[in-house]
Amino acid sequence: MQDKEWLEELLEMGSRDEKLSPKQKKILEAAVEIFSEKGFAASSTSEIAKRAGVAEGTIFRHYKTKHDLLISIVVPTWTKIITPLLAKSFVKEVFKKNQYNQAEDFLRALLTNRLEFAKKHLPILKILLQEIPFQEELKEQFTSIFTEHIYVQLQKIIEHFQQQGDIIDLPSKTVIRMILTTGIGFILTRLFILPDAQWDDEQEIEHTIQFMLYGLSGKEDS
Amino acid sequence: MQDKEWLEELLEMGSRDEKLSPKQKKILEAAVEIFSEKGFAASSTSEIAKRAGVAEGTIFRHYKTKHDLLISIVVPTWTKIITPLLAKSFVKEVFKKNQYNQAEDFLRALLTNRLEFAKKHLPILKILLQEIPFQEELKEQFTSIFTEHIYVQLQKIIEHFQQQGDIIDLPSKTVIRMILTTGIGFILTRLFILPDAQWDDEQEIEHTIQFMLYGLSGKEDS
Amino acid sequence: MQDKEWLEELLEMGSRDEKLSPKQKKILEAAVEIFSEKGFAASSTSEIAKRAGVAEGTIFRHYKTKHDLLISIVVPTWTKIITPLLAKSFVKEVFKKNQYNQAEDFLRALLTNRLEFAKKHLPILKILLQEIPFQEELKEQFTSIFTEHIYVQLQKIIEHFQQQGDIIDLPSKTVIRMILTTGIGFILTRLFILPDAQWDDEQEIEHTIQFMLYGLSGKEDS
Amino acid sequence: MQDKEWLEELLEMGSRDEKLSPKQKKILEAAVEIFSEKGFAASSTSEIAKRAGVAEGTIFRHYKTKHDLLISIVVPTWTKIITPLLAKSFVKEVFKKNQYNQAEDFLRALLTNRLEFAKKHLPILKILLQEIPFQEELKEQFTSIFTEHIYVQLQKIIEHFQQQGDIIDLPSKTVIRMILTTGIGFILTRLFILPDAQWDDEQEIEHTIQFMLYGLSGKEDS
DNA sequence: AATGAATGAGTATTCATTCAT
DNA sequence: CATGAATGAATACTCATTCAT
Repeated sequence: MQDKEWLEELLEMGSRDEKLSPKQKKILEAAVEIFSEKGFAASSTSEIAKRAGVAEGTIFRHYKTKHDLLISIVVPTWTKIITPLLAKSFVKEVFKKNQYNQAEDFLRALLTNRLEFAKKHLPILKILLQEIPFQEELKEQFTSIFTEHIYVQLQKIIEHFQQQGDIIDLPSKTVIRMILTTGIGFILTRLFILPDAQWDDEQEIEHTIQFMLYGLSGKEDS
Repeated sequence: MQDKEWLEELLEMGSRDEKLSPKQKKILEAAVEIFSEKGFAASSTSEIAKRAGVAEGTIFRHYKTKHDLLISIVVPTWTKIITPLLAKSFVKEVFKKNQYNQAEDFLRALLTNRLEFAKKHLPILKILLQEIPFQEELKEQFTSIFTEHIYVQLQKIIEHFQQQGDIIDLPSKTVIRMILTTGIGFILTRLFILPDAQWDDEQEIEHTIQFMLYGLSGKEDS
Repeated sequence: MQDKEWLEELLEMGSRDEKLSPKQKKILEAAVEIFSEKGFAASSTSEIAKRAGVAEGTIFRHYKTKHDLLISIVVPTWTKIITPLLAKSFVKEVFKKNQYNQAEDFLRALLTNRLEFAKKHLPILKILLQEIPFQEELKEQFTSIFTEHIYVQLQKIIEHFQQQGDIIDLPSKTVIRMILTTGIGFILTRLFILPDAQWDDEQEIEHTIQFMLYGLSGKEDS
Repeated sequence: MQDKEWLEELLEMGSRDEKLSPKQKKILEAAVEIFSEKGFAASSTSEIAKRAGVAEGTIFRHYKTKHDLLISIVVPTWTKIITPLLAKSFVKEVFKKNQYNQAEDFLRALLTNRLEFAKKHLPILKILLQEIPFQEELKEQFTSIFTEHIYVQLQKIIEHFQQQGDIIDLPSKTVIRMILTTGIGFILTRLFILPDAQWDDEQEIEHTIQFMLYGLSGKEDS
């Protein structure tokens, strides 16, 4: 069964919160809460200090500016977001030829895993989503993460599936867009847009996978 | 050729900006620019006044509060967003049975039209997107617009296509999600996430439509 | 009965509101209301305009400044306040010698009449009272009215009563202070400090007069 | 001679300004000055900050709002105003029967002491006087202080004097009004209305006491 | 005469940040 | 390390007053 070993790699890797003093932890927690509740610009450091139970000055001992605090929260999240794609055995596994249902398994693993991840890190992801358009720094980080990791990894995988005939021969750029759009669209709808609707996650994931597979199979009722 | 009349209805309806004094127009324009550049909370009324070329007090003669100004910008946009679905002949046309390629035409018309719309109203849509999570008022408006107009209209249409056998028999809720997610995902990627990439809009729209149609056809390579 | 003629003189003299346009009247009424409710400094011209049902600009067509409006309200009141002392027959009458109970009648007439007056002009008097300490102009007007009219008239009368032996031989300055303090103190208590207590005005006036008369008689239990 | 001990109790009790930082003290001093010069509403926090020699923000670190600052100034004054009536030995002493000139001594002590007090706290008393009509909070405090302390204490004393036959048998409510009106009237005239006149305080106090005593003796020249 | 849009200085209050303790 | 008093620039909003219509 070690042929499923790569699935395990999808799990969180080193989520080492490093050595943060308890006060520093409290500050980060409070900041995440408040930033995600009211948005970065509308949050005040004094409120964060109050909720963290520290003095106003303490925040600035650890983070030079409010903007610094935001970055400190958000940056370590990038790695976590793309964790599965960084797993050593991940790509290798996908490339084992002639596996039945390989594309399907891949999508299911990815979607399931990232949904769980998003559930766990909801507030930070909300902050990220909200602030990327306004913080040049984050925008650049996003671009480099996307092009250097997400895009190249997915491209390899997609092209592999295309060679296997699992996926239609569209430009990989387009295929990647479809997959990400559908996957992220599901997660966003599930967690941000209609979190209160009644969801059967397992079933909805299956529908979504089928939608992607059919959509990319390039064959219609003949 | 009047069987394509409904397509024309997709075009903007009355976008009368009502009777705004020139100063008021300047204020709105400046506000839209600045809100979309820095976000609502990070925008200052003094900067808006400066860019609009009016005194700061003038803003508050027309809009009681900064929040009021935001609402005044954003609310009239709701109607414009759902304009096509409100068109009288729109649904009627879709329901004419036995039309070949009907679902495809529907998706193409919708996607093309809403992309054009989004291109024209980029900054306001950005504001809307950014502020819905933080402005209770906007959240409520979104919910009611979605459930009362978008969802019900699309549901009728989807069920019609399902009866015709064009679309697989999944819950209409799920089908609507796929279509919206894919369509909106395309528009967002095109205009917000990677606006600077090289896009062949026409072709990309065709790919997207094929993706949706195959994805919802329920048939795979046989 | 013409020996009581002077009493009638105590009544309002020319309360000619001059020729004020209806809008002007509305403005004055609104200003009096609002100034007395919130104080001059805390009242805004825009609120006055709103309550008067006129445009903001209209106020400034009639009164150069907000301060001007205050003065226009308050100045004509000075004359009304000292009306009784200005009555031609008033002093003459008091000087008719050998009238029994003359001092008592004088005090009763004065007190009754000024209480009625104060009841009728409560809001304006409140404004006057509140603003004298802060408006140099009003302070000066008060001083000149007091020294030129109130003080001199009362002095004559008091000295007359002293010569008749009705009143003790204290400095008239002191006697005037006692009378005014007691009289005004009664009116203020009655109308401003404890307006909601149950008052039997007639009886309370009698007590007050007796208090002044005994107090100034210079005789104690012997 | 400990029979005059209660007189000493009339003196200020604990006027501990608590532990105020020097900046806080400066702020309070400046605020008292400016509020009493121009009135609360017409005073600006920026002017207070300037005169106190602190940054404007510093005011709001110590007092949440401008209104808060007013209250912080004015509230501790209530206790000081009624200090003599709170003195333990005060009432006891008054009640020692058969003392010659007891009522007279009482009035003299009260008047002298409160005049000194008013001289020392002129500006705060001016603020209090001016703002009671506009600050609901102060109005309520005044009412409760008056009914719970001033009125009840004076009533006991007045009724005691009435039983001794020192004072006429009018309703105590009325007697209290006469005494307060005359006393406060004297202090106001002395300090607020004609502060620049030439006053022989000792003599004027004696006249005022005689006026009250005669006025309340209920006996006239027979 | 009357309007009300426009002004810009002024308002109370908040903010991120500094620094002496 | 941590505090919290202090800062002063910035904020949203109000105001008395002007002026073209």
